[in-house]
Amino acid sequence: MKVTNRVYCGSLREENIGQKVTVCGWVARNRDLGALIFIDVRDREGIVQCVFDRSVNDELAEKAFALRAEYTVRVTGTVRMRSSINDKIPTGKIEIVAEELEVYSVSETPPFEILDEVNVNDTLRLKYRYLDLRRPSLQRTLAIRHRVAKIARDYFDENGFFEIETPILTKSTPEGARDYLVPSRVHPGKFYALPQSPQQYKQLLMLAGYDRYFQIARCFRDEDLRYDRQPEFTQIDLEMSFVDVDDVIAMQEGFLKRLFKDVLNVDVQTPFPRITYKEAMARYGSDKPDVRFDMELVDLTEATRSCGFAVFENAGTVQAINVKGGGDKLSRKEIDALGEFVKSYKAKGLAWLKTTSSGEMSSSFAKFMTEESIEAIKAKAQVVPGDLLLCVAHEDEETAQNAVGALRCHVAKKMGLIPEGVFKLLWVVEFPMFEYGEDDDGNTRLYAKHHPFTAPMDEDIELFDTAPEKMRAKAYDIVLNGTELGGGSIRIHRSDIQQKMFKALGFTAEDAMARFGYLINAFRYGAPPHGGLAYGLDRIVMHLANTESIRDVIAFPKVQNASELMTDAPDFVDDKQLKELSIKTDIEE
RNA sequence: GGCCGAGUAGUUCAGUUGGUUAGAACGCUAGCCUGUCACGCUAGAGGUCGAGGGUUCGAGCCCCUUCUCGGUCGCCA
Repeated sequence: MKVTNRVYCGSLREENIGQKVTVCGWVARNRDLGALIFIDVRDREGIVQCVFDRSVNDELAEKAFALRAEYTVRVTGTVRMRSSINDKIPTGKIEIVAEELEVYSVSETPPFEILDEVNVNDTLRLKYRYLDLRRPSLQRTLAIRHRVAKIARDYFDENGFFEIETPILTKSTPEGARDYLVPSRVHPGKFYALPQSPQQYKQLLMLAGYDRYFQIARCFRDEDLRYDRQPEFTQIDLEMSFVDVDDVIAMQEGFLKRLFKDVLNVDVQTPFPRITYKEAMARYGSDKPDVRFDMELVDLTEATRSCGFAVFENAGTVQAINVKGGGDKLSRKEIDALGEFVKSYKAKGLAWLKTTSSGEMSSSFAKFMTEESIEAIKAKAQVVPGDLLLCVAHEDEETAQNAVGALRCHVAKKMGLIPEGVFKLLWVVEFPMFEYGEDDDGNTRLYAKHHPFTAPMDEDIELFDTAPEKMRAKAYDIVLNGTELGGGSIRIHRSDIQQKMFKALGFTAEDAMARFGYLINAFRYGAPPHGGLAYGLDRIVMHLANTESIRDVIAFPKVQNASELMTDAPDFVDDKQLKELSIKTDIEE
């Protein structure tokens, strides 16, 4: 049997008046006035009011009287103008005069009401995710997610990209995030790894001559979760051959411009500003700066070189922000809390100088200094009465910048300096090739900041042998409002440079072959210059839908300990399954 | 792994210095009501105060342990 003339509840408008329609959905609310019963029916697109009149059809009204929240129903009837308009909802001018009512299924009272405005504990929401997903806000968000994927497919198709799938069962790679492993039944003791990204496969596709590739790719990283990070997430992944940095960037600006226009009807100006990594750290204390507000970092290292305050004088660097008006607005107690805040970013403490419009001044360090030194600091940071100067001294410049950068965002949020509805896109370019890190034995060595296939800037290649730590990469991140939306690089396509790269990372030729042999071999057969980028699809949707958590843009997300509350995954498996996989676990029951 | 926060009715929360029978709102159940739209009115049901232990004449409240969830740092090539 066919349900004829079915329309979406939320799609009905004045122009449908007089039409006989059928809507199918869930009972959102019932308002029983005695002889008159109103039922709001909800589906994916919204709600519509259905009216049952006892004086017209008592039998039908009696059926409506029995309806409860979340019953699944079909209502057939005629659309008419309401006698009193509800201008709060899109369907508020019309209603359906019910002629038929079919109850497909009844519902127990749900554990929470299916309303956007009802605030419910996340644990409960996720346990009953199928009910949570009925909420209009989540339905809207997943609709936006669909739009983003659709626009990506359209745009990259129009620009000659092929969508090509790459394996989910792959080989574990050293460095980078922890892998999720999948045991092999037919190779006892061996494991597949789930991909952290399709990086090597897409490079191989470039070698194979598919010179423009993209994929909406699921990626897996076994690391701790954050509000914007899930263990499995989705990338819009792409790669292009015969390109350099500007080609990739121009292609992305076209995509992002389209995305903002089609989803939000927002015009973003291209080309986006570009800022080098070094400048981003110096001005904003972050490699993903939020430039919706100012409060740039002030380098007080020189101004405090002989100020008399040992903490400043003996530090390698003194970084500060001048919080305009902060001296008037923030109390001593609040400033102390900021001190605790920066300590979590490895700062040893927070030095401060507070002024008020009425001319008072207090400070954690002024008593150690001469009047001239204080004035020099105030001049450098352009402190005027009412301002609050916050300083971090540290032996390492990046650590100080990072702490003050985090403080900058924290204070801006606290003081309401961040404008709503503004989208500031920018490129951060010229990332360092390497960073120092500790290996498993606690020894310091160079690690690739991006990944070991990232090409160095042409003018820095000669530094491989002399000062690799100073090398800059052809790597770029696209940043929106302080979030890294995506990142990529031009890759190394010359084997001599690749070998220098491995050498700098401390890999022997044998190590490199064991780990990346298939890629190194492939590069022997004619490699095109190539590069690409991957977006975090989830993060893009977070911004477009203006949600606070990545969980709100994923249909079935995981919680902080990487479990899924609805299914209780991960879970123990039968001994039989383990035996087939030749696996013995070593845990206390 | 470290640090911070939360856990009381189906839900969101309040609960004073440790003191009578643990409250409110929404939801739920029943009744009344013809223009509601977060309908209204009346009545009612609903609690292992996350769990375990301790202090006390007496614990929702204090102490210890533990579990769960969130945030954050480390981590995330």
